[in-house]
Amino acid sequence: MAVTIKEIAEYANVSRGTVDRALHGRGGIRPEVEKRIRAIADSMGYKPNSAAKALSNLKKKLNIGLLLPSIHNPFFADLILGAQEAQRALADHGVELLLVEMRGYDIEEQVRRIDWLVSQKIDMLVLTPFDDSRIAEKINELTKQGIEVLTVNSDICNSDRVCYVGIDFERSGHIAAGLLGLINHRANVLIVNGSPKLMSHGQRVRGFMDTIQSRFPEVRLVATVVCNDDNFAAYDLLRQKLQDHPDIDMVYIVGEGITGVCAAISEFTLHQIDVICFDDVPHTKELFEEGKISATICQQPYQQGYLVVQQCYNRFIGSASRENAVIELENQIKIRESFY
Amino acid sequence: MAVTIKEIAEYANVSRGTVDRALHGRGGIRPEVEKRIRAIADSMGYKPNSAAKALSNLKKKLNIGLLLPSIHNPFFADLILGAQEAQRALADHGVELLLVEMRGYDIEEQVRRIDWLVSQKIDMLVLTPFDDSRIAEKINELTKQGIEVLTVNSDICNSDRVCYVGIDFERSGHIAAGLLGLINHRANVLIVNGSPKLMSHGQRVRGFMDTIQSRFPEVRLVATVVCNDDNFAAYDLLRQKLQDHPDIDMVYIVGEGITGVCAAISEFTLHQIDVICFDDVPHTKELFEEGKISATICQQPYQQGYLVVQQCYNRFIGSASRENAVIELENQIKIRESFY
DNA sequence: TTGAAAGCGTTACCAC
DNA sequence: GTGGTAACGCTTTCAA
Repeated sequence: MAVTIKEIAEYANVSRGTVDRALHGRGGIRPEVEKRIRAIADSMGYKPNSAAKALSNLKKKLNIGLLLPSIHNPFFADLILGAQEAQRALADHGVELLLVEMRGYDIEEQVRRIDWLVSQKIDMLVLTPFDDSRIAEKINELTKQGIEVLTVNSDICNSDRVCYVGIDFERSGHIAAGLLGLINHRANVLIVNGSPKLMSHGQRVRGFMDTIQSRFPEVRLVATVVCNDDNFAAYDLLRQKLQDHPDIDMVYIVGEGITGVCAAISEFTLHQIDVICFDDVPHTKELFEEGKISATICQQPYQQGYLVVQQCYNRFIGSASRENAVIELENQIKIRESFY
Repeated sequence: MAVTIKEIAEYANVSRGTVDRALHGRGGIRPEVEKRIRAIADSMGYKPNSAAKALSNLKKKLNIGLLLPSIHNPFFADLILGAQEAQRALADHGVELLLVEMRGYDIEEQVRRIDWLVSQKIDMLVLTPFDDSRIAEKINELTKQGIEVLTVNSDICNSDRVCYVGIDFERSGHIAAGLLGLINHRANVLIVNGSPKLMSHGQRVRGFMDTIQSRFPEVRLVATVVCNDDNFAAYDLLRQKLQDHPDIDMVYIVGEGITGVCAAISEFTLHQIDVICFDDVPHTKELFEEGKISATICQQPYQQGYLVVQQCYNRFIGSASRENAVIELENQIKIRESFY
């Protein structure tokens, strides 16, 4: 049986309360006593028992605010499912989840939603932040108030967020380029960028370019267009580019707009064009089945949601280190046969 | 606050002990009382509190036996790491792990190791079984003794094993074929089979053939060889086949023998040959770096180990359903850029 | 067949 | 600053 607080107390000739205070640095204890108890606990190899901790902490509720730009963005559906599943698993440990969804990329809107969540007395905030200094300042303000902030799916610079859960987007780009190389290392590529405002999209393009340049010198970049994550825009842009450059035989899509791209390809070309894109949303499977996309690179949204909620709880009960943490998930390549 | 046994007891005008007996079917209770209490618990939406359960069960130790054919098979290293990590996470819930490693595919040897583990008083057994009726019988015998058996990484037919944790090997084959199609849908393929004794290898070959036939009619199967998971055998076989069939431009390897195959390719051909293989072992990264393999399909060994131990614990404390369960992990495609 | 009570290890609170 | 003690929800044991 593992060593307990009670045993430490007996050995040190103090009460359990004193040991508790010493081990958790709660103050109200003579420094020398604290040191002595800490030393004893160390030497006995004390490890707090998580079950007992959880039971004892039951009374405390943990209210987690979750703020996502998920409206009209099907990617987030799985992330939400994961978060909800984690909440359910931790419900009998007192974890509650307050989800707020928003639409689009309006900075001020995000600030307002954060304020609203804070007014609902949340203990921690999880969000997919826009990469803007106003959001960073807001995060720092919350941290000062004692509300820890975690980012999920996308990170933000210069803020006091305590944890990021998500993938390495540059690597996403590297992998996309690697796939391109496998499929056709002499491709004529059109890059369709979603939203240049999003850090993640920029990273995916940069990573892609890096690998193309260093490993596939025969690849030709025909053009780069920006569709603002819009299928109609993507369709129009593709029509034009396909007509101007009939030699395009590969399209790399970062972000939304995939169905628009595929529709244009079907309509305006006869030859095979390989499409490499990201994420697994409701349309993806169908597009694979119709042979319209060749590969997609996924970022495990369900796990992202699950892990970030779990991480909140771990920090809450103090079983996660107090340090800043980055929980990095793996990019997952999927092809048609991953689904059938 | 969630509803507790105490509340149910008060509402039903019985003691907590009675409620406990009723809810867990421990017997020694009037059937009508049991029914009434069950109904009340249901109507109140009772959910046992996992933390309390864990704390109360602390005294009970759970000894898990883990038997793997892992000697000289680097694939299992990560699986073992995952199992050990899960054990560590559950150590303060009383979970112990007894690992026995064996080498090769000797049925009787596996039976003997199982017997030895049983003699060590394990409560549950996790193993990667050989697909043989003698092993199935052994499993059924243990089940009768009250030792639940779980399979990991590979499954077995006609046995009472309560859970399988692993991947769908036929899908592995489908995915391999899909990758082949992306890389070169007019390939001349050599199939290198590891060990025909292993169910998983057979499934990977079958799945591959299925997809090739249905989706890539232009692919030509040059030959199939069996290397018995041996690099030297693989090397010799490859040398011969490459000389007999200089048009081979794709090799599909199921199981071990990859370094042997790659060595032969480097020595005996000048043109590009794409290699598709399985798993991520120490050599894999290097082979990618040298451009000798194009893609590998991984089966998340770490997760397999972690999840199977977790599943043991869940069954032990009764939070997993009593049904047979299959926990299926996803096949993960990795290419060079997944590593760099 | 049932009830009462003693744990499990930790935290929190109230005395001193 | 400290010690004592009552929770937290569940299981188990011993009486009745």
